[in-house]
Amino acid sequence: MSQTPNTMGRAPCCDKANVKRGPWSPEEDAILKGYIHSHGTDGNWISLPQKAGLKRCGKSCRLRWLNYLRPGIKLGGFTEEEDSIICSLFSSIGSRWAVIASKLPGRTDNDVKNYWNTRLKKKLLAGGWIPATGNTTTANIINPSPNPSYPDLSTASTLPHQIHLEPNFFCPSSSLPSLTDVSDSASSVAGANTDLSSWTTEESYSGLSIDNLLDLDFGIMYKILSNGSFGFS
DNA sequence: AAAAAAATCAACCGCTGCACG
DNA sequence: ACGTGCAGCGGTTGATTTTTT
Repeated sequence: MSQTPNTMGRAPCCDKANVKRGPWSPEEDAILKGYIHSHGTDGNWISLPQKAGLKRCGKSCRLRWLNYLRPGIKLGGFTEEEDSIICSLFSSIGSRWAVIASKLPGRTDNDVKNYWNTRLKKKLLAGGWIPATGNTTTANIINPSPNPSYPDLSTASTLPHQIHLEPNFFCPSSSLPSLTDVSDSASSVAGANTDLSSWTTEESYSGLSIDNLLDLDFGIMYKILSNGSFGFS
């Protein structure tokens, strides 16, 4: 076969004809683990498989390491607390799985995404928290069916003046971070009230844009969760 | 017990944004 | 300023396992 360099478009990340695909064997896992433990990734996944002696694509190695082999990975079922955090963050930021996973120690974006798509979504559907038809959007999970008074924010360009908090939100707060952490993260959000002692059940976010809302860190989410369910008024 | 259907989840694909020359 | 190569990410696929009929 001739080896004409491909000058049109991006070159493939690896030679697909010469890399193994499909499930990883325990032997491959051991090789990858051993190599990374002794050499690290060197910030270059593309060259890693060759150096480690693996017939795998660099992307595949990266995925395997990040999702299954790296230390601290938490396997097994999700707890009620984790369910709650996923639901609440999804309602706030949508399908940003990497961001959501970063709030769940030991969980990966792939894990959270699979869990949401296969089980949690059904759980919420069954409970009437999201509509049975149409897409699951930030707006319609924030405004679960028992609270029809909240406006549809899916196309909004600015935030309403207040986030209105209600009791009896289904999310428990037992696994959330300390108030010290909350204060630190809240202080990075322009316009946010960082005086935690002054927070009441109705916290004003007047002037914040939708982008600001997406930037709200877990601290403010904590405040919202610890006070009850929320919608917008 | 066997077949079919449904559920699960590991892995791949392709796009995006960033860093760097 | 621009092009290139990369890691990171979300969407999707498909093999495997579990449940139902």
